[in-house]
Amino acid sequence: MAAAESALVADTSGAAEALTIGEAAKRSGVSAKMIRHYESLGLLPAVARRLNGYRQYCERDIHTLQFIKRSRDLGFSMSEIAELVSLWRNRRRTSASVKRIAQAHADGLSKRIEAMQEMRNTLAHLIHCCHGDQRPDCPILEDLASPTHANDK
Amino acid sequence: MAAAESALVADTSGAAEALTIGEAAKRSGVSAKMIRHYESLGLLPAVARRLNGYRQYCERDIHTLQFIKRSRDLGFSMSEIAELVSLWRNRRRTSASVKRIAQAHADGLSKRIEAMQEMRNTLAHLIHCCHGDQRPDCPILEDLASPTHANDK
DNA sequence: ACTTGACCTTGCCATCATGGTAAGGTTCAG
DNA sequence: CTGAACCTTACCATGATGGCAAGGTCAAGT
Repeated sequence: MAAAESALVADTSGAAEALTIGEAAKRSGVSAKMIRHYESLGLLPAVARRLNGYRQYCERDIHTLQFIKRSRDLGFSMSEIAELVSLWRNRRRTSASVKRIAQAHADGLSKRIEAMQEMRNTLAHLIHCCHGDQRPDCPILEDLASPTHANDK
Repeated sequence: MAAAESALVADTSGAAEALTIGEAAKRSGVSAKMIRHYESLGLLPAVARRLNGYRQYCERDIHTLQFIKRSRDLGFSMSEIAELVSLWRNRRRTSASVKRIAQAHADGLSKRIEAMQEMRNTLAHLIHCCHGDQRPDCPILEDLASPTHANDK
């Protein structure tokens, strides 16, 4: 009887529901490990379980996981994603609130990109100036050792 | 006698040596916390101590800390910095070995920058398409919820 | 001499998203 | 009945940094 229940608990539709966490991972592109983690963060609402304790995922859950995956791929933090998921579920949301989050994230990205570009440009210059041969003289080390860098920041 | 030693241990030159960690922090721009951390990583060679246990820094140490600070500002990782400091100290280094590290780091930066630019561009497009008003319809959420994103990566 | 405030010491915890590993239970196929 | 392949929980690690706590030290003011 335990075997019977574990095989088919999807009481309702005849569609392919009730996926295990491994199947959900493959379908969503999110690792099982991360799925559990997201659950602990409260990103996935209902934590349906079978009688044996196995987590159970329906199409809606997979969709949520794909939403999270896409959001991560766009660089949103977990707390931002929590907000986005919440707005996504809320029919009375305003697009302004979504846009605000996205804009803030894009601005953060721009700042980080600029900072990294400045590093890269400085490095490119130093690398260009360095012979890269067997001799010890090196403008890169000279720059790093030079105490005359603006204490900006 | 204990008071006398703590005030002036700089036995040699009359110059202002023997700085405390707080003074070293101000001079180098590295926090005291991080100075201790770098020491635990082996980036600072001798860990001179006074009799009371206080760390003691000479000009050479300050210079090393400034070197580390500059390297961090250019985005080098701690393990890369460990290599750079080692090369800096080594008179028989080759500029090629320094250049190799810098080039690898610059390449890593470029990759990360590209990835972030792609995120930002995608976001910019979505943000541009979003009205950002009181209505719930939102192309940003629609994108995130769309299951049709190439499972690339 | 005693207090006070500013410093120093060590050590532990938290961040953020993710991976790894260990120890144990379940299921399914041979 | 056994073994592979899954599932469960729980803990540790990453990398660079900050924060906090509990205690020692020093210098200056009362």
